[in-house]
Amino acid sequence: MTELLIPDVNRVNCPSRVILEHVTSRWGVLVLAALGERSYRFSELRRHVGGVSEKMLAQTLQALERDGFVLRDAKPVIPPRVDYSLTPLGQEAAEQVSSLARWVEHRVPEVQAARAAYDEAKV
Amino acid sequence: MTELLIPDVNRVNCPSRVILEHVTSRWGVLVLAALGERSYRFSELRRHVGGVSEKMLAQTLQALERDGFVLRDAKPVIPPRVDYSLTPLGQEAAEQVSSLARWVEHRVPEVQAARAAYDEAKV
DNA sequence: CAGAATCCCTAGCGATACTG
DNA sequence: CAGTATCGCTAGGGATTCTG
Repeated sequence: MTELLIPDVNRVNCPSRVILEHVTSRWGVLVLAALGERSYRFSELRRHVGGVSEKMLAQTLQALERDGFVLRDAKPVIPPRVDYSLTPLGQEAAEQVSSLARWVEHRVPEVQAARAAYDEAKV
Repeated sequence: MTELLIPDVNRVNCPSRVILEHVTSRWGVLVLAALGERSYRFSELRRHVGGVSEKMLAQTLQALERDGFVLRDAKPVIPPRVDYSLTPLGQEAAEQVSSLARWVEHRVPEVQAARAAYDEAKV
C-alpha cells in the first residue's frame, strides 16, 4: 500500500513545498517578520533587514505578493512612494515565522553551548 | 538614539540569523518536521524527504546535530545502522516548523487563488 | 525613491564513484 | 548501510547602471 502518512510537502515540486520555500527563504522570513509588526516603504524595509540587496528585496516582495501574503500600495506621487503591508493571509504566515524567529533568538545560548560541546568532542 | 526595537535577527551575520537559516533551510525544515514525528535511519529519511541527495541530507543532519537539535546514534553493527532523533531543543524547533508546514499545506488553495488573480492582473 | 535591467561570479548543489 | 570525496555545473545573488 502507499504511504498515506507522508505529507504533501515531502513530495518533489509539490505546491506546498514551493510555498514553504518562499516563506522560509533567506529574506522571506525576515520580510514577513518585519511586516508583521508594521508596514514599510521599500528602502525603509531595505534598511531594516540588514544585508539584503535591492534586487533580492524586490524579488522576495514580488514572490510574497504573488502568493497573496503581501500587499503593494504604490502611491501616485513624486517622488514615488510604495508601502508594503501584509494581507490577512500574510499576517497568519508572519505570526508563524515571527514565533519561530523569537524562539531562535531565545535559544541562542543553548545552541552555542551545543556547538561548543560538539566541536570539542570532534577534536 | 539607536533603534532598540530592531531584533538581533535583522543584523548581518548575527548568531540568531545563522541558526534561523539552518532551521529554515530547504532541507532543514523537512528533516526537522520528519524527525518531529519519529526517529529515522539515514536512508529511511532520505526516502521520506523527496528529492534530497545523500550529500545534502548528511550536511543538513550535521548542521542540525552541531546546533543541538538532532541526536545521532550510530549502532556498532554490521551493516552500519544510524538512528537520528531530536533532542528536547530540537523537539521545540520541530513543533514550530511543523506548525508552519501544516499551515502552508492548509492554505495552498488560497495561495493558488492569489497567484491566479495576480497573474491575470499582470496581463 | 522605487524599481528594472545587466553583468558577472562563486558557492551551493547534484551526480558519481569510492570506503569502512 | 552510511556515509566521504571529487568533479562539474547552473542558478542564486551581489554590484552596478539606468529610468520614470
